[in-house]
Amino acid sequence: MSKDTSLDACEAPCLHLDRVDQVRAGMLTDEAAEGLAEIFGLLGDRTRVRILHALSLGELCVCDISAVLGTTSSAVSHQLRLLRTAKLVKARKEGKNVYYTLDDEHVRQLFAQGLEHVQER
Amino acid sequence: MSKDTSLDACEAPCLHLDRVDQVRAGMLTDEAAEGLAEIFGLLGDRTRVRILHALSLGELCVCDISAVLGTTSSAVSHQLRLLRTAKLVKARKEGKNVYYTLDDEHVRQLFAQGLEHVQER
DNA sequence: CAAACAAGTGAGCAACTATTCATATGAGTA
DNA sequence: TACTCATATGAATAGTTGCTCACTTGTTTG
Repeated sequence: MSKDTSLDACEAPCLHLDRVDQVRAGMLTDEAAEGLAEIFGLLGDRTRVRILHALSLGELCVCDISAVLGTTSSAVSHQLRLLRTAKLVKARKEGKNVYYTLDDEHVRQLFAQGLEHVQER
Repeated sequence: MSKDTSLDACEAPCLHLDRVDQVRAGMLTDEAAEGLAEIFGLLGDRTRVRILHALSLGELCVCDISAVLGTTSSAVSHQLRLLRTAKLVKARKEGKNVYYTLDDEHVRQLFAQGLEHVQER
């Protein structure tokens, strides 16, 4: 049964209806696609990649991170907020400083996987 | 010895010079960071995620893909060009149609890893 | 050859994003 | 209390990006 495949009923100019239906059945849900795009998008920025990689080497405060990257602490802080919101990093306050660490083991693995891809070309 | 850590020599208002130097030593090269950001950035879009996932289920032509996603074939074609340039997908021409397949096993693994992250929250 | 269709592409536009700058908050310190 | 410094944040700006629309290319078919 299943419900109507809407689009292809009225306008089927091309082909492979069987394949299309089959793929549709195994397709990602919207939320899954959105979630994937979100996490990958977060990793898809040079600055954030460097921040995350730096944190993978150990705990650092904002000021350390900006020193490592050679950018302003404001820029770093903005990016850290995104990473914090997405639960990729964790903050710990101590006196005037805020220390950040990775908060997601997946990130480490994604990094390793991604590096393999990059190096192998 | 090592060379001067440039920035912090003149302006070292904050702290943890030891840690900063240590992290700098283990830091990603610029190319590696750029490469990682590039691949993750490509995966960081809802449309491309869906295209790649569809292709992970089997070979499809442009027209099939746009039917699956419910978008124009032009939009799909534009995205496919990016994916082709980055060697993430491979094209095979047959008559009027062009059939695409995944061209990178890493992508499949990254997807799996990413999905784990997404589902686990 | 002409018509039809799949796919690719450039220009233009709207939406998004990363940085900078100015400022705010809040903790340590004189 | 007043000052300094680390961090956070809002607004503005410059750059990027994804889509649409119009058009081109190239292939099949009448």
